[in-house]
Amino acid sequence: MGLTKTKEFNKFFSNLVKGVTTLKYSKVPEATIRRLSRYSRCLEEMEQLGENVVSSAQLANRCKVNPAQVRKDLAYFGEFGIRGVGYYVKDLFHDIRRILGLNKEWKMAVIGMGNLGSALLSYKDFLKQHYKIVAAFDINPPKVIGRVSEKLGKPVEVLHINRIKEVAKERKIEIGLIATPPSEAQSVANLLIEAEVRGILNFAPAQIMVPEGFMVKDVFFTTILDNLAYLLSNN
Amino acid sequence: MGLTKTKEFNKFFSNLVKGVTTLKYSKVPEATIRRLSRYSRCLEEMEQLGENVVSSAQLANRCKVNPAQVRKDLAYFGEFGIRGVGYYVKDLFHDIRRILGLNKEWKMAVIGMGNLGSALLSYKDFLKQHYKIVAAFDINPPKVIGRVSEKLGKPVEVLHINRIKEVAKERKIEIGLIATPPSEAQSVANLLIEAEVRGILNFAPAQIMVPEGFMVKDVFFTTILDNLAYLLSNN
DNA sequence: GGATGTGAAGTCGTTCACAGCT
DNA sequence: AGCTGTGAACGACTTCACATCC
Repeated sequence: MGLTKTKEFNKFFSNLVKGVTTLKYSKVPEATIRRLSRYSRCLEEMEQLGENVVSSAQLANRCKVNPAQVRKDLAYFGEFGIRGVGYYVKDLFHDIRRILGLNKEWKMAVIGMGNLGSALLSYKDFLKQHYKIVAAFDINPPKVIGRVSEKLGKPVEVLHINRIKEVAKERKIEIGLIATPPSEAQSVANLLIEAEVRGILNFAPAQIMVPEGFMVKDVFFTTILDNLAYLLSNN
Repeated sequence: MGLTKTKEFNKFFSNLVKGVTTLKYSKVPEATIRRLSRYSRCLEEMEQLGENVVSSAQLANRCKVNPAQVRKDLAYFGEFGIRGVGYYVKDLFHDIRRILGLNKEWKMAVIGMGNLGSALLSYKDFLKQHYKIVAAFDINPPKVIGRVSEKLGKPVEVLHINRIKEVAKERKIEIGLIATPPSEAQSVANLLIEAEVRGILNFAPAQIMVPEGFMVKDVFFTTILDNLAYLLSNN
């Protein structure tokens, strides 16, 4: 299958090209990527506090993980520290951002302008994270025409979903946020696939099927709530 | 620690009392709980389609997991199938709901009435999931007084956060949804802890500390987006 | 016959412990 | 002396394979 191809490719060519983010080992656990995200948030805070150097123990303590875990996570991608010293906060922060693919601005579209979609449109946190919503779609734009995102006073007009393909090309959209009712999720996904929008963040509690090369991540509140309910019931 | 006590209790008394959710083995992986949630969603759909019996292979196929995984997941909690036949859809659905602690209605409060908080207040999906938002709080309620949830026409008045403790007791709130800016997350959590609200679903990208016995689950959009960005950059 | 339930095997991720730098 | 980087040990979760039961 396709995965194997990628795995071997990475293994073989790893560390050949310097200065480009490459894998030192073949497969990176998803948990590692999640933790990198966490490290980067901590490092950003430390940088703002004026801290210069941090040890794996300090960072681990800050992020509630094992110090060896921090070092292992980073080891997937190269060597970033100085033995006997630690890591330079600023450098490590930027290295992790680069590893995560955040050394660019990701252009996103929201599809579905219900309460959730509207909330996403003006979600402040995207601003500093190098994500930007550059388009909004709904099946019934008239009812919401005039609704704008509040960020930076720059309005985002709501367009009809049949314009996804055209607009995605035009605005170089790479990620679609599906905030429709579950019944519409797959057909919206199909439109995104057709428009070659490779990344999908799916808020609709429905399983979405995509071809090889496309990526879906689900954000299901109720699944997480179920988890919480289980823990509360059994502890 | 507290966990061990519970673990041994469950092990010892498992399957003694029929009809009550008990653990057959001591520790259940979190991944199992997440999958149970998924199974339950699939089973609900199957039930609505009039399907009577389902095999682990069918359910696994539907949920994109391994058939043995389905059986193992269920095995943590008892025996639910009939050899040579499969599982009764309706029974299994209800058994899983019971395992997850969803055989009751969980009363929730939203704290923080920005865009996200407002969206949560009218998030339709909670309705059929036995979760109910029964209160909404903000640090500045006047600005939003009159805003109501749209569900069932039943308005939810927005109250000042200093009333959390009082209202939580009164309305038997067990879960708090933190939808404030990250800087306020911990202090809001402290109020919830004081009010003995044991479950927290945290949408603010900040680490929240709680004492033993309290549960926090994070919903960080940007972490999941970071994950997506990484995948898109490396595949 | 056929699907469950489950010990055993396998795989994957985490933690340990220490060699190797600075 | 101190902290990183990493092979090896460990532990946890997943998958296999088959005995068990309807």
